[in-house]
Amino acid sequence: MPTRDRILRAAADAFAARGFDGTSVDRIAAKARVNKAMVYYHFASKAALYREILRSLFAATATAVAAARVATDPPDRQLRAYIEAIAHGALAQPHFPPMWLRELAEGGRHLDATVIGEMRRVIETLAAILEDGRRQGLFRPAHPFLTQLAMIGPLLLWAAAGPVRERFARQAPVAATAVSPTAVIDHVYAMALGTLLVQKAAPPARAKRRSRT
Amino acid sequence: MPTRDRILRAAADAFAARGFDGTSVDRIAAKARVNKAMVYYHFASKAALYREILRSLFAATATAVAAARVATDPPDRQLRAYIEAIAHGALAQPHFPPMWLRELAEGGRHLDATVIGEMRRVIETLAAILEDGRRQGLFRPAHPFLTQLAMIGPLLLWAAAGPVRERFARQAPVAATAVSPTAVIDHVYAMALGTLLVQKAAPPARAKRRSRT
DNA sequence: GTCTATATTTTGATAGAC
DNA sequence: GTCTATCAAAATATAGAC
Repeated sequence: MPTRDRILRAAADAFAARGFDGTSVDRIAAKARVNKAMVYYHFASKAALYREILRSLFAATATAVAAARVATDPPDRQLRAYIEAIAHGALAQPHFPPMWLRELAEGGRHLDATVIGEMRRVIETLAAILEDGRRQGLFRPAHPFLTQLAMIGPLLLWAAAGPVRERFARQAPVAATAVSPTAVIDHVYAMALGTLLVQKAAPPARAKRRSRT
Repeated sequence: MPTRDRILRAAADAFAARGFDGTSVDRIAAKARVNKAMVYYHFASKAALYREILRSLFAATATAVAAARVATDPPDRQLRAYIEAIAHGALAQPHFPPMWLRELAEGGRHLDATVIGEMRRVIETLAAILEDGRRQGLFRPAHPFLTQLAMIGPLLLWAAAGPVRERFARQAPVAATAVSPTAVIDHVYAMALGTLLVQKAAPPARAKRRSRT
C-alpha cells in the first residue's frame, strides 16, 4: 500500500479512537510504520490530514444516500433505502460514527465548506423523499431536519457505542444490550413510518400535541 | 463562589467544548481565575477532575429519571415523564450532551464504576416502565436498550448540535434547521408510542419485518 | 489556601542530508 | 520519497515559600 494511504488509514483509526487533540502525529506515524517527517511531506499539517479524512467519509456517505433517491419508487421504499444507505455508511466505515459524534460535540470545528455541502446533499435528499410522500398522500407533512435527527440518532449511537456496550454488559448483566444491526435498522424504519404515515391513529389523549415549528 | 466550585464550573465548560485531551489545566485555571497549583490542590489530577464532573452530570440525570417512575401511573404517562426527565437533564445541564457524545466516541475511556451504575439505574427504570405497559396490555414487548437508543439519540444530537446547526443554516438556507425543544420532545414521544402501542397497525407490506433480538 | 518557580515530557513542525 | 536530528512551544505535575 502506498505510503500516503497507509498514513490516511492509520490516522483515521487514531482520530476515530482518540479524537483530534488526543492523537499525536508521532502516534500516527508509528501506527503507519512511517517516519514522522513523511506525514508532513504528504500533508500540510495535522489539521489538513484530519479534514481530508472527514471529507472522504462524508463524501462516501453522501453519494450512497443520493443513490437511494429514485423518484419513481414509492416514497416508503425510498425512505427504507435512505436509512439503509446511512446505516451501511456507518457500518462499512467504522470511523464515521465516532468522528461524527466528536464533530457534533465540538461544534463542527473541523467542518469545512466541502463537508457542509455534503451534509446539505444528504438532508436535501431526505426532504425530497418526504415531499414525494406528502404529495402522494402517503406521508403527513414532516420536518426534514427533525426526521433526520430521529433516524440518524439511534443509528449513530448504536454504531459508536460498541465498546461502551460491552463494558456496560459486563457490569450490568441485567439489561441485555445485544442488538443486531438489522434490528436497529428495522426499528428506525418502523419508527419513521409510524410518525410519517397518514393513516396512523393520533396519539392518545394524554400526549398534548403541539405544532411542529 | 468557593474556589473548588469555580474550578469545577470552568472545567466543565472547557471539557464540554474541547474534550479531555483538548483542554489544558492551564486553560481551566485561567477560565476559573485561579492559580494552576490550586487545581492540583483540590483535585488529584486532570483525569480525576474530569471524572468528578462526569459523575455529577450522570448522577443528576439518573436521579431525575428515577423520579419519573411512578408505578401507579399509566405506562404512557410514565414514558412521557421519563423522556422529559432526560430531555430536561440535557437542557438544564448543557455540558451533558457533548460530554456524553465524546465518551461514546472514545469507548467510555473515562467512565468509572459509579457512572456505569448510574447508567444502569436509568435503563432499568425504562425497562420497568416498558414492562408495566406490556403487563397491562398497552405496550407490545420491546427491547429496553433499543428503545433507549431510539429516544436518547435524537435528544442528544439535537441538544449537542446547536453550533453545527447554525453554521449549517448559514451555508444551506434551503433546509430550515430551527426546531424548538418541545417539538423534539413531542416527536420523540410520538415515535416511541408509535412503535410501542399495541393497537397500532402493522407497517405496510414493503417493510419486511424481522424479529427483534 | 494561595502563589512562584521549575522539573520533565510530549507535542507540532522543519531543516537538511541522502 | 525517505530519514536523522532538532527546535520551540505547550503539556502535566510538584516543591516549597507565604
